Amino acid sequence: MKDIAQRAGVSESAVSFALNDRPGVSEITRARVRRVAEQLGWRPSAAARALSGEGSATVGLVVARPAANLGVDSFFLQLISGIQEVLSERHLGLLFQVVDDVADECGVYRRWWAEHRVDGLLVVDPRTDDPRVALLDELGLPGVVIGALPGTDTGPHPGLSQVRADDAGAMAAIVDRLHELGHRRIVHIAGLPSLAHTDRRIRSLRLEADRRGLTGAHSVTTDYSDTEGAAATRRVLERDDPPTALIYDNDVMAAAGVAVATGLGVRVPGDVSVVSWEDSALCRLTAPWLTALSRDPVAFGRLAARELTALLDGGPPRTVRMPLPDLIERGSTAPVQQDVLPGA
Amino acid sequence: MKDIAQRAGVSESAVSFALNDRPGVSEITRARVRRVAEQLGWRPSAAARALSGEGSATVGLVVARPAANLGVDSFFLQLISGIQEVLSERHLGLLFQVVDDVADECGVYRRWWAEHRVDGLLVVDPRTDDPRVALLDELGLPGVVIGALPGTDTGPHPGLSQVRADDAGAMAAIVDRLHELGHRRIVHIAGLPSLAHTDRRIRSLRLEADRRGLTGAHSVTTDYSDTEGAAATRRVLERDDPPTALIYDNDVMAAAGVAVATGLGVRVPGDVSVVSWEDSALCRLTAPWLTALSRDPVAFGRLAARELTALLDGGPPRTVRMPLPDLIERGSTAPVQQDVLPGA
DNA sequence: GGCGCTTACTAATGCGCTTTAGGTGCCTTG
DNA sequence: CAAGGCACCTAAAGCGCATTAGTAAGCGCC
Repeated sequence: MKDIAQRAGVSESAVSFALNDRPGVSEITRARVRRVAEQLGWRPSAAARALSGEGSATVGLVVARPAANLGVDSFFLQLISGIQEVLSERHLGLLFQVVDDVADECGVYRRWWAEHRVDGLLVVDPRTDDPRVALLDELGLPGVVIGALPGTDTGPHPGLSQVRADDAGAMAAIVDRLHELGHRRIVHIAGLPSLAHTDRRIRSLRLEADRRGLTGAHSVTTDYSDTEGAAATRRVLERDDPPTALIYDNDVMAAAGVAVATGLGVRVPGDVSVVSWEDSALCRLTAPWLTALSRDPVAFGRLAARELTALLDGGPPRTVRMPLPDLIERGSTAPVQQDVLPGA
Repeated sequence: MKDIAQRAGVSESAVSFALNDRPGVSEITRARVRRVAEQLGWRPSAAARALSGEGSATVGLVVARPAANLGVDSFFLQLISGIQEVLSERHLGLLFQVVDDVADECGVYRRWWAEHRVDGLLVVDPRTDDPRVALLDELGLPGVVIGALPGTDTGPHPGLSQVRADDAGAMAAIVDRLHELGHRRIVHIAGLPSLAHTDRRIRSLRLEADRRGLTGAHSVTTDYSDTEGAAATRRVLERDDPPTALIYDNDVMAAAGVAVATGLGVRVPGDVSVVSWEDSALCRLTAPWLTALSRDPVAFGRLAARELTALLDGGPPRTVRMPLPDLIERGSTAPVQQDVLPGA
């Protein structure tokens, strides 16, 4: 900046005003300074900016999952990709960290805050009774929760924005469709019970089932892995009164479930219909192709990042909703076959 | 720090010395200062540290892939997970960005450098004739290349460390095994031709084939997607002289390939053996399960991060090698059936 | 007892930027 | 014509740390 000031024949302060669109310099001087800065390829030092109170121009994202569990679904990288689209427009950096559990995550938040490393946070995988929201309150860091916090249906949490996926609505739509196809015994192979959206899906299923008098409908929880998905599938299919439709909370479990069913001689979709709560290449690698709920993780990320930038600009916390995902019907769902009695 | 100085009854400089293990304070004072700092939960401001010449305590990682293509494989998140393990020990942050192409990636490098945002870089997906290495030279940023740069078999590139996966050796091992099983016509469904490791695998296959007089062996390139993997599979299987073994550069394409083969009435492994160059849950979701090369992306990431920290500590650039991955033999490979003549 | 030497500390400077408090010249206004 | 106001600019302080130069005290030594 000293260089620029010298070459443009003005003071350093004038340069600062000019480059930050602050009043205090004439348009002609501003233009001249801008030209010189560009010529020199000047970029503000992030450190110096941060030090003089401007914030670090960085937002943080930490995902708490054991390494093995990570990367089973393609959701995250796509989410991040969407986030980046928005952040890079504003030249905001993304500080990223993966840790083992939420306690570690809280530690990272504290450290980042103490070191003034981030201006805001993107919080993923909200949980039932999540310690992170109290922490963000305490630290006073702006944040947007990706996926809705429990118990906030009535209004936004103070200080936090939320980007809600309508899990309840999506579950209702799936049950609706399955009911229409004649299915009455529906089992939901859910993900981690500690996650808030798992809870919401389970509750929504129960609600929809009650409304229609579907006594057999219920959920079982897993850790999202193909292993547990397969095990759960086997358990429910081997019962006396097996379900005619299965809803899986991700694509990996759905594919594993189809494999298990086929192995047991249970035909898909002849004997059991299968719905995957996630669409990916995997859903077109099974036989038959999987009917899937097609969310748009990239758009999800974009929306979340946009809410965060709004918050950083001093906007009020808001709650925005993702549009209801489409149910892409492929070969794994069909009308229930009522003429055939199940073998003992 | 002022607070600490006051409460410990010393000057700010003494505090700085004490907390950074610099000489100039007595052990007893050092201990006292440490205690006070801990009590206050003090953490150095990253900005201030960076500004006074200490570096930003952050390393950068950018992945250049279109959003759609991203997340088809689980490799990245696991790699990052390994990287984090090492970085977080040293309290180094990871600045992460995804962009569309290498040109953008270079832009990001320039910006990060100009803004003093990172102390070093992790460079992934090295390419044949990669513009990034010249740029890093120019900027003088320490970096470690994950996967080997072409043309550097003789020695390390000045300024850059490398973590090499032995693609040539792995390909040789696969061909070895397939040859042992009687396979002579082998086709390699490769990934993006611009990536250096694709090139190395292709060259290694040709070499191994030449050595054994396997005239039918060759590679075709794709974009790693299930779509192109399926299309390539269909093309080669419909030829007059179809291969008896297929090597796929990732799990998604291998699974897609199996689906295509089955659809064409080509049995796996009866008519064609299949090997996936990547092991994941997906490899156990097909029928039969896929024989796969089992790399360890987490260890890969750990190693790369360790090299980078060594570089940041002033160590010399080095080239380290990952151990040769194991070939996990599952149901998709079998001895070639010589008694059955293929139908026209 | 004054010299050099070491040890343990303090004062002061600077990193690159933003911001506040001036300062100058010119135009308006009563 | 002096007082006030405005547009444009400069000087200087400060953000939180590392570092260099400087200071005071203790000690052995001839």
